Formats: sequence, structure tokens, C-alpha cells
Amino acid sequence: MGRRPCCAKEGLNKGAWTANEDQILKNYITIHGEGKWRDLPQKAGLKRCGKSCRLRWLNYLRPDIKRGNISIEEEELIIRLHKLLGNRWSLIAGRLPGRTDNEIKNYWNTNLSKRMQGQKRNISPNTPQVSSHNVIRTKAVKCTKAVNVDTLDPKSETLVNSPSETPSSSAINEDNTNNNSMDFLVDFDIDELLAFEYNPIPELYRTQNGGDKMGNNVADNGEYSHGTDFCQACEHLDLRGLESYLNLEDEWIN
DNA sequence: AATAGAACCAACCGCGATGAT
DNA sequence: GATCATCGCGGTTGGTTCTAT
Repeated sequence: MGRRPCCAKEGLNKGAWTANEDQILKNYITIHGEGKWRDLPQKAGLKRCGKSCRLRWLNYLRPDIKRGNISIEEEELIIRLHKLLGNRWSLIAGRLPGRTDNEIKNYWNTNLSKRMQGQKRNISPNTPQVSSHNVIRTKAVKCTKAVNVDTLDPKSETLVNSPSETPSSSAINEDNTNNNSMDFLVDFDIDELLAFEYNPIPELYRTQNGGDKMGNNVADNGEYSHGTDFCQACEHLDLRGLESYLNLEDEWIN
């Protein structure tokens, strides 16, 4: 059984939106709010797929959309976030108020990716490259519970499990001995990562064997590479918290 | 001025995740 | 637990605009 199409395609408009369609969509959402995208076209009187309406609203019509050129500051932030998160455009866009994932994706593909490639070529072939494997692909997960920072026990360097203890918590401790492995991070509980929100990672959670609790690796030369679920945690950090990590970039990303 | 190629960007498509039943 | 509906994401496409020749 194949996937059901998102909507009946017959008789629907495709391609560029007209000013009239924009106005209808805008008016409808102003009155009824976002959501129920599938029903929206019919109720609003638009000959468009619900998905198309959603995209048009999110990428173009939303009142908080910032139009115009990407500033230098924004560009730098995009570059840093891309280093950290990879092609997770929605997450990157979440850190750039008024910018959409589509806009950032386009900007990256048309401007920054080429520039980045150019920079790579300028680097000596003998220079060790870590950036590629530092970009970790993860799946976003929703936060289902809050974890109090106090439940962390820095002395024993273990995570004190919350009442709803998960197997992944103990897995963290066991795998501290294997700080090169990203495998255990697959089972890392995102909720526990929230505990790190306002804590500088490198010092407090660095372990004796060179890794830290996030599964990140600290090499002898001080180079710092981060683990899969650190990126998941980043999804829940506010900009302030994130920037503090970004400011450490030179120490532990390069 | 005409044209070809490059660059840009809005929109589409397919898939995975999640929630409801 | 299975199935279906819905939403959101990232990759890709295609039309438009810009630039070089």
C-alpha cells in the first residue's frame, strides 16, 4: 500500500502564489490561527494543498518574518551553528529570529557552502580535519520532563537518576570508559541533557579519562569534539546558553 | 542588444515522527 | 498494538533574475 497523497491534487493551484491567495491565507490565519492545515484551504476558499498553505505562511506570510539581506552577524551565527548541527535548518533557523529554515538553507547552499569549500581547499592537506565528523546527525526528540540540575552528582561523576530512571542513564556511566564511542549516545536520554542547559560543559563534566558526560572527547592537545546528544541538547538551549557554547568553538570544535 | 550560463529563491515532494482512535 | 491523519523537516526542482560575453 503506497503512501496516501497529502491531498487530492485535481483542480489545485500549483506554483507561485498570487497576491490574492496570499491575502486570503493571511486573513484566514489572522482570524482562525495556525494549524489544521489540511482543512484550511477548503475553509479559506483556497485552491491549494494544505501543505502548500503551511509552507507559504511559514516561509513568507508570517508577520515576524524578517525580509532582506542576511547580516554579517547572522551569517557568522549560521556558520557556527552549521558546524555544530549540520543541515538541521529548522534548528538553525530557530536561533535566528525572523529567518526561516528555507531561507537559511538557500543562503547556505548558494553562498556559504561554496565559501566553506573554498576555505577547505586553502587548508594544507596535512592539516588534520575534524569538522566533518564533528557534525553529528541526530533526530530531534521532544522534552517530556524537566530535570533538576541538582540531581547531578559531580563528585561521583555520575548522573543521579530522576525517579523515572531510564536505562540510558546507567549506560552513560558504563561507557565513560569508552569515550571514543558514540554508540552509547544513541540511547542517551535527552531529558537528562537538559540539566546541562546553563552549565559550561568542559570543566564541570570533564572526566578523568578525557571525555565528558556528553560523550564528547577531549584530546590531549585540548581539542574538543562533541557527541551526538549534545546536539539534541542544543535544541533546548536558549540563544544565550548556546552562544556560550559557540564562544568556545575555537577550543573544542576546530 | 541578444543570448547563454550562473545564481537565487520559492515551492514541491517524500519521508519520518507523533498523536489520535 | 495497529492503523490512520497530520505535521514538520530536509532535499530537490524549476522559474526568475542577474551577469558576462
